[in-house]
Amino acid sequence: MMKAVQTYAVDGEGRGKNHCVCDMCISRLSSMCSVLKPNELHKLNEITDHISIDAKNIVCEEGDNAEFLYNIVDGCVRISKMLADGRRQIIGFLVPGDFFGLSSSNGYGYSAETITDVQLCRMPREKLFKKFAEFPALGNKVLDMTKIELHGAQNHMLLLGRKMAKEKLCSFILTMSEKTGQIDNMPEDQVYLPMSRSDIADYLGLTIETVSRQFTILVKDKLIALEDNIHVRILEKERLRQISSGE
Amino acid sequence: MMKAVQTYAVDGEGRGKNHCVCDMCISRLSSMCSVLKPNELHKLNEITDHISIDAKNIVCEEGDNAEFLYNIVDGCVRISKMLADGRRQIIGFLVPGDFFGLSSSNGYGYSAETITDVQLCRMPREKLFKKFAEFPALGNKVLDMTKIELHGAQNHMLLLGRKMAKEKLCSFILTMSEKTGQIDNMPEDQVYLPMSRSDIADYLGLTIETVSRQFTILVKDKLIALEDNIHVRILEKERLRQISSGE
DNA sequence: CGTGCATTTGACCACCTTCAATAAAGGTGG
DNA sequence: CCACCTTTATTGAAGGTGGTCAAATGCACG
Repeated sequence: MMKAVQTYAVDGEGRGKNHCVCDMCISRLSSMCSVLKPNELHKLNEITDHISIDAKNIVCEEGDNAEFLYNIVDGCVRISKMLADGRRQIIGFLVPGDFFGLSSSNGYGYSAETITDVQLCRMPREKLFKKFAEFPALGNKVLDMTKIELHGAQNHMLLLGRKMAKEKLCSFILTMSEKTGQIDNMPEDQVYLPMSRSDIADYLGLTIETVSRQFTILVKDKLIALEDNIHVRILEKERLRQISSGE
Repeated sequence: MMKAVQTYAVDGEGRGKNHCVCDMCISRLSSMCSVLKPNELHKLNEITDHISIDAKNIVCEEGDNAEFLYNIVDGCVRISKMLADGRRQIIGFLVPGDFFGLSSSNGYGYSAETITDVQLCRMPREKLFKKFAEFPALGNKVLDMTKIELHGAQNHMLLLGRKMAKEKLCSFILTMSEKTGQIDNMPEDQVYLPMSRSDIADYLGLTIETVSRQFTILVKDKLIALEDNIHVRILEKERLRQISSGE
């Protein structure tokens, strides 16, 4: 699979010292950068590459030397782990404001692939960590975001270990509803699912057939409506919530 | 369920300023305290209560106001989440050096219960976070430990979503083997499992019957031997590893 | 319009669960 | 110390949820 990396904006050098590409960033307020003052942001930008990658490309692979940390500016990324025989578990769908690449060892703990075209900020891990001393708020923010990610992982363990297929899909639709609500200004009952049925299955610990069947059931029960395979309309939100939480 | 809380050592006050209970702590080097110098450690101890709790008691419940963070000094704690109808997912077994109580919101994200008798250090969350400014290494250490916890959670998502019962149990035995290896000086092939079959089942996303059956199969295949229900001897470590990773 | 891929639908099957009975372990009180 | 009871673990039989295999449908793209 080929990787299309290209700069979509040059670094701060050679531009007026009071402006940089970050000032206009659409994910600025939802990312770790939100805690930085403008001049601090410019300093962080000095160690940052801004890259674009086409849909369906590998950004990094499990085990690779974890050189970079990535902020998602635009688009959707999946992170996943695999067993030796190819079974895959998607451990997260990431949207603008999210980051990935934090590792507890020298290698990445998961692979990251683009689902849509994406724009990323890429910063060398070591250099970023050194900035924590200079900007303590940044380190605290990364800790906060990691805590939120851990919390999400724990909820997902509950889903994978104890929920039925129907409950899993209802949970998923509601989770994605919150995520897309954050990025776009779409009506609240409208959910955007850029990932394939195969991705959803590997996220929920199911097969594509089971995911497809459960979608059909939810539609027949008039809890949701499918505009197409990528756009879902929520018809009975409260009922979805009840099913997803085992009530 | 009653909670037995009692102080097993008094605070630093009223003792020689160059000594405190932490100096002798058996989990000192494996906990977040490991990054603190002796005098820093004494300052952290000023905001810390040292408590003992008997086996099978609740320490905190999901949704409770997350006032405290707990370090485990001795014993084993399980943390878990529940669905409305009582289905339970254990999201971790914690041993000395581990901490719990970090929350991404005001309430705890999970319940914590003691499996064995335990000794805990309890510190007010707010006061601890203020120490991060004074001791940056402490904040960095908490981030490091949270990263490790997240990494473990991601591995467990792979287990819950994609592994078969046999693979789950092999993974579990190996994971517990590493954990008990860290705390005790037992022979490497000896694994200590203080939790019940019910706990193991709720950790692996199975039923107690399936866990029991898989234990029986592993014994018949001579991959492990059961001394009693709590002590397991690993006979074929490499084979266990292969099974657990889907080879 | 045909090719290729993703998704849906159907039939059958297997792993794990559920239900039930038995066995073993642990705790309590006489 | 042992009888009694409760709890926990094991084992067996039956059943169901979701998986596997296969075919059909839909959709994008050249």
